[in-house]
Amino acid sequence: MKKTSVTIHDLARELNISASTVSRALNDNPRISQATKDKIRTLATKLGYQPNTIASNLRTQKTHTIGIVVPLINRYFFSTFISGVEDVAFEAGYNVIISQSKDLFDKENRVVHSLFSNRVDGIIVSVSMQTNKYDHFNLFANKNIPMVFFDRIAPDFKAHKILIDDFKCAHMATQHLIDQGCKRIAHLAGPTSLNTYRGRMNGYLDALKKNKLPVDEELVIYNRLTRVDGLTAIKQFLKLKNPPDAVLCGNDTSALSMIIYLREIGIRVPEDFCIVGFSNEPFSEVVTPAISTIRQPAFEMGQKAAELLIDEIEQKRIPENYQTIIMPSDLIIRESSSKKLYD
Amino acid sequence: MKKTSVTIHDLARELNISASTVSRALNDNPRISQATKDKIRTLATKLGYQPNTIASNLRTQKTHTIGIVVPLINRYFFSTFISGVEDVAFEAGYNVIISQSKDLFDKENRVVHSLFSNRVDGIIVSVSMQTNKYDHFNLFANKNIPMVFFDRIAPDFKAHKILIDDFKCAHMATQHLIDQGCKRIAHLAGPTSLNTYRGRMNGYLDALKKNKLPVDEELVIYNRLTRVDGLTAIKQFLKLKNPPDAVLCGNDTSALSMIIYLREIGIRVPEDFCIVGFSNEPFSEVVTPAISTIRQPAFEMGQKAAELLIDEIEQKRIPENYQTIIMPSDLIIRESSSKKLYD
DNA sequence: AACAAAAATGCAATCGATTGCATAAAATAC
DNA sequence: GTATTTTATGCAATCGATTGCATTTTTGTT
Repeated sequence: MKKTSVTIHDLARELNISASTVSRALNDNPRISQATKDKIRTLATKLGYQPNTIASNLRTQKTHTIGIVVPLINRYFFSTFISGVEDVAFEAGYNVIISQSKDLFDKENRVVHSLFSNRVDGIIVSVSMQTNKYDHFNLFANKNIPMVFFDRIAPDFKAHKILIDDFKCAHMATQHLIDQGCKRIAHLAGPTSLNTYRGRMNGYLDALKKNKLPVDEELVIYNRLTRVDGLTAIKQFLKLKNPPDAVLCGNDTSALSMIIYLREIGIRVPEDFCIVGFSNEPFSEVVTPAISTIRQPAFEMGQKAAELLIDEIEQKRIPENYQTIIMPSDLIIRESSSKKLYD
Repeated sequence: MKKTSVTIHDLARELNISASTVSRALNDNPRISQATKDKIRTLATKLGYQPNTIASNLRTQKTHTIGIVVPLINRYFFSTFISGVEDVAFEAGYNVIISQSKDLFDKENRVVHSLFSNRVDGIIVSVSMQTNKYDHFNLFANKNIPMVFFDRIAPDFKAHKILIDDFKCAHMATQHLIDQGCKRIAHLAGPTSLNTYRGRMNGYLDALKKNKLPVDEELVIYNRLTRVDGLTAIKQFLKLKNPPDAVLCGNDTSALSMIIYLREIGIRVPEDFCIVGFSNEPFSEVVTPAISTIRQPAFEMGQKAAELLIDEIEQKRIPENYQTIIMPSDLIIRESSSKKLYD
């Protein structure tokens, strides 16, 4: 027996006043007298009035909703980022609609359209692994709807960008491996169409060059960095005539599977072989040996993204003043690369 | 220079037809001729028309949006569950709004109201650790808006419930510890106001009784099961005159911190002390020793929750036919409780 | 060619809240 | 007591899509 909701018109009728007055009273408009406001508010709570946000959204052309598009919701980095977004958004009175691209370009395209049709006030995006065209974001760009890109960004958009310095981090990690005495350092890379993996790769290469180490094409493998991919890669590396003695992995997942495999076949980490990952997944700290990795401040990145987006939505900042924010990140040295301790 | 969007009226004017016809054509209403439909659709794509979902929502009183309320978005169980929901929801044409209670009753109350005002078509909820009143869900119940509870449920609502059998799982885990030769088994429990922790606790107690083992009150500690809480608890257990030789933990996080602490102080797991956790976090498999735990099918639970909810929203099932679905779950025996191997 | 039946389209109200402008009521000024 | 402000409230249009009912156009029948 779904009885229709209480509306401002119901309140108005009951009190013999107009709906406009009710609306203004509930929004605390100074044009309404305190007495009337009190009367209206009392009745509103008595009848259990709940504002219909949809109607308000339609009229005001604002939804107080922000959309998030990430590759996978249940990856720790992303879910923690989302948690940071939600934290700030909720306090500012915004809802968060999440969608995941599953790292598929096609799905990303569809969810972006869907968010647009739902008239979100802005979106926060990390693009899929397959993404190398960015036309679908023009939907938003053309209407000047605020966007924030993070981690894996779309280039050439008027939008804020929130990143870590992947180049520097990979450089530091590689230098660290060199300092530990590793002689042949390999790299398991993700798709270089993405700024993140491209940056990591370049940081790796630059560190080798700075140290006058040869760059060997055999020592770089590209794939999607899943657990299976990590396994495939380490087997391939070990099959080389002149195999590496260390790998810088594009993420922690692949680093983990390498570590497990190396343990299985009796190659000691870090004594015989060093591994460094990327992103500091929760398991990296507790696996044996613990994985050296790069810490990314996911929660804070989410908070920052939400702040920038909401400020822009509410025009608290000068438009066109788009920022690329590099968040602090650092190398966490753990057991998997602490070779010197054993020399 | 935000130019206002293309609407059905713009399309109608351009083609000298009425907006109703445009609306019907875009919705593929059979009352419109194919020729007209084609004409309209062509123009729509040419002008980049995007439907305004808000307007449609207001008129149809449906938002094609479902709300999720979980304690913490970035807990693996929950983020994987959400991923399952999103998976099904997206295919059915629904958006997902997420919010987290942060395990605070007050925030849960606020987000539930917010979701209601946003007129979500239904909600999927796992309540906060603090929740022991459920009045705020009457907002939905009174209007017959579908709800699905999972994991931590609100009792006494006309709603679907998706659970695992916490009692049975805890029972199995306890029996397993007994079978391994543990003599004094402790339990670190969460708030028993929640069905989950209450079930686990009762399963633990029942297993002791079935095996004619004494129940010692000192051996049960209640807290919030954080990493710090796990540490506090294990220290307290070890201080007893007659300390336990095993702990069944209410979750994996607390189990992890116990394992780390025991390793630090030189108590061998599982030889001297056994640990079983709950929920199978990603780290549990890879920590040394790997944590024995209970597997919960989070993704599938999310899919099932979304299916039930959407079916009810779309009235595909007989109302009042509310189900309590017990999902399959099992004990994963790993190193942390495999004492017999060392006897 | 006339008329019934079927198909296609249009009119206008509706969903619920907001808001520019107008009006009514109260307060103040002279 | 009238004119002028100030304060409080109401009217009616609006946001964009949907839909019951009415109307127009086309098709089919004899």
